[in-house]
Amino acid sequence: MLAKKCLNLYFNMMEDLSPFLENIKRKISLSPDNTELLTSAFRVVKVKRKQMIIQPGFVAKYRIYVLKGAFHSYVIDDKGNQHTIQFAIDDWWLSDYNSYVHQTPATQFVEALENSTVLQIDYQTEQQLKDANWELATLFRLMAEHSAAYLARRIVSNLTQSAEERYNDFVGRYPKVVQRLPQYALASYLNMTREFLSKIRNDKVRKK
Amino acid sequence: MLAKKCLNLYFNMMEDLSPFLENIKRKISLSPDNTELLTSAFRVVKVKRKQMIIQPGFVAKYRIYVLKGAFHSYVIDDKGNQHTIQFAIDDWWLSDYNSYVHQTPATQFVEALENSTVLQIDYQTEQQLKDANWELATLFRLMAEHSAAYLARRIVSNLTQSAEERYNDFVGRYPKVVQRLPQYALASYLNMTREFLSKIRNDKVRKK
DNA sequence: CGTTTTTCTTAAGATAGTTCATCGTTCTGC
DNA sequence: GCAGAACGATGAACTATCTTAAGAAAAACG
Repeated sequence: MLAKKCLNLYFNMMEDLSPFLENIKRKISLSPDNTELLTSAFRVVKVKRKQMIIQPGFVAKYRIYVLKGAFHSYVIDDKGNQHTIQFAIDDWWLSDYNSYVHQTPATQFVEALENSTVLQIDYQTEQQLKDANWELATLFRLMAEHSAAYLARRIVSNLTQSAEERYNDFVGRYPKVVQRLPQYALASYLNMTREFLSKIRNDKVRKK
Repeated sequence: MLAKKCLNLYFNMMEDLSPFLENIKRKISLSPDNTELLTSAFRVVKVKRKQMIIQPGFVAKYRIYVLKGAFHSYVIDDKGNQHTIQFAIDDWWLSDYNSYVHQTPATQFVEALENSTVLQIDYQTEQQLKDANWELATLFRLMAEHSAAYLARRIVSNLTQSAEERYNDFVGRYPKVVQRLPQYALASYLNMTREFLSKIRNDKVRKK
């Protein structure tokens, strides 16, 4: 266990973890010891473009933080259509939450859209941290609460906005993300076809 | 503080809390002391049909557990259309999560569909419990994780299923809920008009 | 109860969004 | 730097779902 911890530290030293630490600090202020404990529970992993890190049928073993890169998670429906469920670029968290939280087989693919570097923590390690340490348990609780609030906002947006409004909203909110995503992934995230998204974008240009 | 606690106990004794305790037990096994601590943090409240317990513009002060009754939460969009975001009948939890978690003004109405009895805990009391008590903090973390997983499943369903599939799915999953809801609320929850839901139901009958 | 209000059904016309098929463009891996 | 694959744009035909409107049924409430 100590050996593993040291090994992780060694690997983690190769990467700049400051964005990760900043991200955590925005949620909770950890003691130096706990920061250290948390950091050494994660492993740096390099992922090649198009590589899957979660696949349907397998239990999602990791919670993932993207240090650098881009991912999307998607499902394939009965008719073979791909539907993007989540994105994540630098500084975002990602998993198949339903699978990870309940440790049941995943229904989503999680695929790298670029060559990426991530931090991952496995389920059991996370449980141990939460069982052993108050501050870290609080951190993970805050993350879950924020996720739930975020997902609730997304449901509202899906229920109340038209395709064009959803697109404008997304562009306004995450302009940097839009530029790094393939349009087909964004279209399906926004619950429309790629063709229709293309039309929306084009109508906008013409209006100007 | 002690007085308030005794008062709550007194009120709570008037109601059968066993479904609530069962609901908690399914998530985590609490010590008798903590069960007692948790229970006395909630207040029993009676709510009349059509009464609002959360309204846009006001911060959602309470997390709510429905002992008996039915609620829906909804937003009103720019065109004046009502969109149901959540339901809750006996034994379900409910709030405007985004407002409650971040303590920002709500965007949702939460309205009783029947005369109901609920348990409510206010934000500050919940924070105190979580700060003071490991087991209770864990309980609230599990609740948040389960909410997030549930919301994620709902997003997937909205992205991948047709109106008719969403309806069939819901009926299969929550047959008891369907019977207690007005159709207009269910329709907007499933992201369709009441007229279209009516058509779907009717087409089904004819096919038989 | 009977009346008033709310909810549900039906149907025709309208539209947002899809499907399909094609073509030009841009990546990507070697 | 090239060949092949992946991606994006476009237009025409199509369809799932919405809108509007009006009557029927059901529920609420004095």
